[in-house]
Amino acid sequence: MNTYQERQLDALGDVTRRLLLERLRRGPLPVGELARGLTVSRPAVSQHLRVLKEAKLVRDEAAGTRRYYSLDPKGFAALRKYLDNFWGEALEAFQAKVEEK
Amino acid sequence: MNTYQERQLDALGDVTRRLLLERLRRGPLPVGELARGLTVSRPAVSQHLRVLKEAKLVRDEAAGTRRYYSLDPKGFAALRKYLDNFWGEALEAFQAKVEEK
DNA sequence: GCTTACGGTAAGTGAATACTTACCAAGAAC
DNA sequence: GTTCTTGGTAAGTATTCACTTACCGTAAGC
Repeated sequence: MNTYQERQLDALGDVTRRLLLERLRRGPLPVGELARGLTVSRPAVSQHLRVLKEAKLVRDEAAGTRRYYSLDPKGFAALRKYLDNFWGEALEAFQAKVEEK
Repeated sequence: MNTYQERQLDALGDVTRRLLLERLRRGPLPVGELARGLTVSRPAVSQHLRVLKEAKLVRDEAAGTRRYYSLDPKGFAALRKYLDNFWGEALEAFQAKVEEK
């Protein structure tokens, strides 16, 4: 399998991006709010958001001069499915083997 | 939350490491087998395995001069729980909001 | 119209990290 | 014992990638 789930895992492999996702759990936020109080600059945040967007982990919506970002449920669902598949196929059978010895 | 799940996500953010995990789905393998046919050298594989081990995604077991690596069901379960928590709390409520408008 | 706020993009820099080669230790085979 | 296999580690290099500053476009407020 070589779909965009690979991209999602790459996207999740960065602390700042994970922090952004955490902040978005409460609801949509404009970029300025997202960058507020962070140690990195706003452009850096924009770049992270692009990565997250390409990975379908967030979506964006323009509202005037602001741009609201929010979690993308579809993308997350796809990732979850991917991981569940991984676990389902390999790990349960595996766990069994481990415990039987 | 700032446990080793962070490490796990960092560990998953690399193509080669994901490939190693894929290979381990079929069962335990020694390092040589894991590195076999890969574009990177065997020491590189060893280093990746260390990262995966520190993230509790794999375990190792010595068998003579060989060392067998296998998926770590416990670590994967913890990660799954972490992600399910993330999704459970945020996304379902979120999905609802999205669909209602 | 002018100005201010918001945010994306480009170009360059710096730091993290994946990689190589060389080396060494431990066990198996003889 | 010697030799061969297996694999971890060290040191250095290279590449990726996160970051900054500077700039530009667009929409809102006046």
